[in-house]
Amino acid sequence: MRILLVEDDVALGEGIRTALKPEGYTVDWLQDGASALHALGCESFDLCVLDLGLPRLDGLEVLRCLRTAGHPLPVMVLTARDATSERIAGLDAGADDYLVKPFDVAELKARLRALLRRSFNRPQPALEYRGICLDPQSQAVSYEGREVALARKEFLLLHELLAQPGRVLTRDKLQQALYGWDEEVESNALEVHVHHLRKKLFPELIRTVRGVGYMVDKP
Amino acid sequence: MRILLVEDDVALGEGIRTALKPEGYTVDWLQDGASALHALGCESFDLCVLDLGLPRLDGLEVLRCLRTAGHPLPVMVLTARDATSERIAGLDAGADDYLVKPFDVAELKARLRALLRRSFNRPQPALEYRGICLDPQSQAVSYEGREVALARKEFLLLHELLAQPGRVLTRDKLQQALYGWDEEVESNALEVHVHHLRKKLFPELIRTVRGVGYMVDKP
DNA sequence: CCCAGCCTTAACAAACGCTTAAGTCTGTAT
DNA sequence: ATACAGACTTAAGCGTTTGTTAAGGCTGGG
Repeated sequence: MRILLVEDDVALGEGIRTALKPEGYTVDWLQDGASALHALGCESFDLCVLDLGLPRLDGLEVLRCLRTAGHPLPVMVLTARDATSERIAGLDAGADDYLVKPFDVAELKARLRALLRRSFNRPQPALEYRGICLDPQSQAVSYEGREVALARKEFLLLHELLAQPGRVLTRDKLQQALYGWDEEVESNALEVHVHHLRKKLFPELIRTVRGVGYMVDKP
Repeated sequence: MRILLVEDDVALGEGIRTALKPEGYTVDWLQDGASALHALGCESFDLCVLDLGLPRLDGLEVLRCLRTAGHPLPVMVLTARDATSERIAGLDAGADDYLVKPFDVAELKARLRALLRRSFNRPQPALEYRGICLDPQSQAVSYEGREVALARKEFLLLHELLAQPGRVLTRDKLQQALYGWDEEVESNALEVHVHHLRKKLFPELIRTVRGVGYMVDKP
């Protein structure tokens, strides 16, 4: 689950990001409106947490552009001002939910969950593949009926792979799913995770495509 | 996937190139605007990464010429200055995306991918030819129903040939598809790869055109 | 019949990925 | 706070695959 966080306040941004990470989200964080708009155009996210008071391009403006372009992405707006007019403007511009600062992080999490649930309003179908069942809701995986305990990165990796069987996912693409685009990893961590998955499930599950990446065969 | 990189800073150029190579891109690197414009006119690329501050002919100028000539090539602009006016000028001149230095290589990769995805938004259909099926999605090749394991260069070569049946591809063109134009190969490697393909599939598949190159007959 | 160009083969070198184990970090319970 | 456990990353060694090179044989056109 990939989230774009747009927040210029460094302390708050860091706070939100660290709060969200353990939930299993991959958080990419930008600090101004222009970059955000740009990133939204180029990359794909599942959700955006958007502060309104931003340098270079106001959050409201970003939101309006996004909606004008017909982008359906769920957006959670953060606003420091609790002036009613502000909020109304936000919702008018196409926000799906808003939160007034200061807020409780727990509430943010809860609302994000709700938002995601609503937006993927089908209850996020569990992925099934050759005896493996992966449920995004509960972040649980089972193999032939028995629970398999996966670590967070392992889960993300498996999710990514199972979501597109029959396609090679480049190393890079996978790394992006596990890490944001900062925090790049400088080692063979990916290989290690793959190894762990193969061990916990079964080795043939993940096929390596030499020089390119990994894939799961079509069912 | 062939990329033209135009960057006068040697360290940066080298960095980008080595970062991009493992992604499977073939990177050709030039260091001034005039050569770049020339190469763009003569050779065919899938994408161009263009620095703006260039000797002999400014990047903006290159871009403008390219667009004036009606060239649709996706261009990623790099700029040291983050002056808004610069960026706007870049986008106006026909850039498809821009990145402000210093940037994270991971971000560059991500954006290039996005750019390519956008420009080639056709989902890369599988090629079929006389019992051979080559699927770019899964990077798999089969012959008469059975999987054939191809190495990376072999795959690239076959892809290139099957993409244009009935046309002779010069040795040179093929080498460029497999290697960039530096890193040129000084031996008969190409012949060897052709040989391997003929062995793994069937010998008549690839016809040699003496003194010129190779081809695959029209279906 | 000769030669350049191409094919074939085999040996070597390099790249790549797998595995393991040790280190580092994080969150949690004491 | 401290210590611990689990998660994650790093690093090194190893085996395998892939790619390059070179040498010698073959072949078709002059």
